[in-house]
Amino acid sequence: MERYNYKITESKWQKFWEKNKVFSTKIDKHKKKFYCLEMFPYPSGKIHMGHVRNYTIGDVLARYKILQGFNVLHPMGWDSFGMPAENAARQNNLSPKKWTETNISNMKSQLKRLGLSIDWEREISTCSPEYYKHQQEFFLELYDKGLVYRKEQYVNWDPVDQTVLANEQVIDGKGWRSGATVERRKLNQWFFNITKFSSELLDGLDNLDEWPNKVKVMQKNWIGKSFGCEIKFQIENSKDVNEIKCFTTRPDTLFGMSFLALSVDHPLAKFYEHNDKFKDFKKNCSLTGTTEESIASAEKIGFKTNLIAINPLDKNIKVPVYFANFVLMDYGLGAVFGCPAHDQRDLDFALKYNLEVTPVVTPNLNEAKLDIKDKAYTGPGYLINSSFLNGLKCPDEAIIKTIEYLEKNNLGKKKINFRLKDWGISRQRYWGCPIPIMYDENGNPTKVPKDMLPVKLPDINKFETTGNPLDSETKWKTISYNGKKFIRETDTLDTFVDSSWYFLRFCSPQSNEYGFDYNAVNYWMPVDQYIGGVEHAILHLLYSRFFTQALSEKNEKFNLKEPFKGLFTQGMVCHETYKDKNNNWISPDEIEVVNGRKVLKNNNSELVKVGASESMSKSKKNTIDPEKIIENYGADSTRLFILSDSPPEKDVQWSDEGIVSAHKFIQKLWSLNLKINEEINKNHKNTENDKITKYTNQFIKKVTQNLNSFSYNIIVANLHEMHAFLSKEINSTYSKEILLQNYKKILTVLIPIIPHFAYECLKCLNQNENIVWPKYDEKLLIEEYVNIVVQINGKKRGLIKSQREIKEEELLEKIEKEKNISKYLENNKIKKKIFIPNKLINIII
RNA sequence: GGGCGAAUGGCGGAACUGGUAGACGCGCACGACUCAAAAUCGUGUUUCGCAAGAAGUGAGAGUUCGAUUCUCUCUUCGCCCA
Repeated sequence: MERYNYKITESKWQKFWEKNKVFSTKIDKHKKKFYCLEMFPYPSGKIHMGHVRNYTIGDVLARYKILQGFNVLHPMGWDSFGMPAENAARQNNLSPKKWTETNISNMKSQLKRLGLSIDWEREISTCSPEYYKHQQEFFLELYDKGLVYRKEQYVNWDPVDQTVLANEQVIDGKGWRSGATVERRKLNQWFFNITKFSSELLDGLDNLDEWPNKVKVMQKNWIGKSFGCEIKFQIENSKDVNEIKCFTTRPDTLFGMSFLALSVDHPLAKFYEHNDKFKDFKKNCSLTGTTEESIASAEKIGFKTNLIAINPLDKNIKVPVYFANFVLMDYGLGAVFGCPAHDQRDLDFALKYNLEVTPVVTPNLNEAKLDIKDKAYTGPGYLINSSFLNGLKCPDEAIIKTIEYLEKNNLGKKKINFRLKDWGISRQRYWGCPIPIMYDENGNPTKVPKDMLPVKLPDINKFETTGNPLDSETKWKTISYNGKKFIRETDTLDTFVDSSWYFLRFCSPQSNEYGFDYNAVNYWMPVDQYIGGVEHAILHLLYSRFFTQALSEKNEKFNLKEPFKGLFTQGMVCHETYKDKNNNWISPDEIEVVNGRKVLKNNNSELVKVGASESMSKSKKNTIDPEKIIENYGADSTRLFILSDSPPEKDVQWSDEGIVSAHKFIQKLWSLNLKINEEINKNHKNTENDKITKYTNQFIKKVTQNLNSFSYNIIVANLHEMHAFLSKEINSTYSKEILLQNYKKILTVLIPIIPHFAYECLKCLNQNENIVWPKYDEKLLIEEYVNIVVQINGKKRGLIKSQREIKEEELLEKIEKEKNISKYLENNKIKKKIFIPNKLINIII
C-alpha cells in the first residue's frame, strides 16, 4: 500500500500557504476578530522543543478560530536585543547584528517547517531601527507624562570586568565570568514610575478571569500591598535630629520595641559621613548583594549611633538607634523599629547586641509566661505588657486600635505600602535600544529632539573585554545641536521594554507615524489569547500591563486597561538525563539501547546512569533537536506527539517511543484514508446510515469541547478512538453522500492538530472548498438505549441495558430476571432505593 | 518560614456540575503473517485469587445511599516569594 509521504506533502502545503498568503490578515469590521499571540522568541540560533510546544499550542487555537470564521491575527517576531548576542560577539569577534540576523533567518525557516498559520508579513524584530525608533518615542512620551525619572541606585558591580551584572549573573556573590566578588555600587539610572500604577495593576487582576489563578496570585504578591502606619519617634541626644519616621505593618507590637534601625542610605547617614567606623560599616554592607534574598540571609550587623528614640506610646521607654544592614531604603521609609520578641530578624539583631526582648503577644491569655529564646513568636494572639492595649486581639483588632490612638494623638498615620519598586530600565550594555537622552556641558539631561530619532546604535565589530562598549564610541557619543555640544546617554534600555509593547506593534507593523495605528490597535486589541511560559508570569506580564496603561494615560485615541484578555501558561518539555561513569552529562544522541539497557554508542560495554527527567537544557545535555525530529518524522507527527502525552499546562516528557508512535499513527490514518476513498467510490446503496452520522456528531462535540478547554492531550485520544471506530465501521456499506459528508467533517476537525495531513486528505476527496468548523446536533447525541448501573448497598453488581426513560418499576422487574444481580437480593428486604433516571439505581438491603 | 498547586496501574495520563475508576497512548505478554527478522495486524494487560470473589485513586478521619471528585488533619513532591 502507498505510504504517506510527509516530506513531499508538508512542503507542498507550506509552499501553497505562503504563495497564496493564506494567513495574511486584514482588518475586517464585519467579522469578529481573534488575536492569538504566543510569546515571541529570542533568536538564540535554533528553535528548541519549548518553542515547538508553545507555537503548536498557539497554532491549534489559531487554526480552530480561523475555521470557526473569526478574523484571526496570528503574528510572529523576534525579541532580538539582549546579552547573548553581545557575548557571542565578544567571543567570536563578529557583530551582534550579523549574529542576530543569521539566527533569525535560521529560526524562521525552522518555524515555517512546523506549518504554523503565521502572518509573516507582520514579522517584526525589536533590534531593527524601525522598531526601536518608536520605542524611543514612547520613552519620550512617558518622559513628558512624568513617568520617567533618573536617580542613583545600587547595582551589582563586577570590579574586574568593570561592568554591571544582572542578578542572575551573580552566583554566590561572585561575577559569573570573572569570578570576582561583586560589589554594590551606586550609579545614576533611568526609571519608569511603575509604582504610580500599583493600585491599578493590583485591582486590574480581579477582572482577568481568563488568567490562571496562580499567575494572578504571583503578581499580587509581587505588588505586595500592605496596610500599616507611619510612626513618628522623638529623638533625644542630638542637636541635628528631632524625629525619625518609620513605616511598620505591626504597630501593635510597639510596646515590645527595643531599638530603632536605619538603612545606611537613610538621609541621617550624612551626619556620620566623616566617621571612619561608619564608613567601614557602610563598606561592609556594600559587600552584600542587592537581592532581597541575599540581604535576608546575610548576618545581621549594626552600627550604633548616640541617638536615643522615645516610644510614642510611653515617653519613659527609650531605645538606642542603629544603622543596620537589613533595612532597605527602597522599602517604606528606610527606617524600622525593632521588636525582637515577634520578628526573627529583629531577634537575631537583639541577641547579637544584647538588647532587651519583651514579649507583647501571647497566643493564649491564660498562659502567664511567654519565654522567647532564639525563636520569635510571629503568630496571632493577644497583647500583653502593652499598658492600655493589653488584652486586644492581635494582629487585626490590635493594629486598628493602635493606629486609631496614634492618629488621635498626632503620633503617626495610617499608610498603605507597596512592595513593588520602580522599574530600573538602564543597562550598561551595547546590544539594546539606545536611550534618547543627551547631556549638555553641565551634565543636565535633555530629550533628543524627535526629528533626530531614531538614535541608531553605532556598528561595533571589535569589543573590549570590559565596560559598556558605547562609552568608548567617542564619535557617536558627541553630537552638536543648535550649535551646542552634547554627550549622548550611553545606557541602553532593559530588553523587557522591547517586549512591553510588541503586541501593539503587531497590529500595524508598518506604521511609520507612531508606534502603532490607533485604528488597528482599537480593532485588534486586547490579545484574546496569550500563550507562553510561566517563567514570565511576573515581570514581562506586569511590565506589559504597565506599559499599556502608561500609553493609555491621558490618551483620547487609545484607552486600554489590560493588554491580555486570556492567558495560558504551558509547561516545560522534559527529558531523562544521562551520565557516564565519570559523572559527565551525556546527550541522548550518544546513547543506544542494547538488550533493553542504555549504553554508550562508542563503548557498548559501558552502562549509562539514567537520571531524573528534567526540563531540557544545554547544560544537562538532555535536549532533543526539533529540526532532526521534523526531518525524520515530519511536522504533523511532531505536533501530534508534543500535544499527546500531557495536558498543555503541565510539563511533558519527551520520549522516543512517543514520537515514533505518533508517526505510526499518521501512517495508520493514511491507510484508513485510502480505504475510505475506495469505499466512497463503490457508492453502496440501501444501507443504514445512522451509525456513522451519530458517531461523527459525538466526535465533533468532544473535540470542540476539548479545544475550548485546552485539553489538547485528550483530543489526541479522541483521534485514536475515531480511527478505531472508522476502521471497523468502514466495512459497513454506506452511501457515497453519507460517507463523504461525515468524513469531510472529521477531516476538518483534524486540521488544527495535523494540518498538512488533513488538507491533503481533503484534497484527495476534492473537498478542499468551503471548509468550516462543523457544528454538532444535540438531538443526534441522545442515545436510544442506555446502560443503567445497578448497585446493591453502593456496590456495582451489574449493568442493565434498557430503553431511555425506563421507569423504576420496570427496571426492578428487569433486575429480578437477571440472575447475576438478583441473587444478591434473595431473602433480603429492600430498605431503600435511589434511582437516577437513565443512569443508576442503588438498592439498599 | 509564607503562598499556590499536585499525588490515580510498570510509565504518561482519562473520568462532565458526587453516580460503571483506569479512556487513549507507551511498555510488556501471547498469537497471525514470514525461511527468519523488522514492519504490520489481532488478543490480553490495576492487584491478589484456579475460580467465585475481594481489595483498590499518597495516609487517616468525616459528610453521603454513593467520594478520584466535597470538608478536616497529616505525609511527600513541585512552583513562586522569602
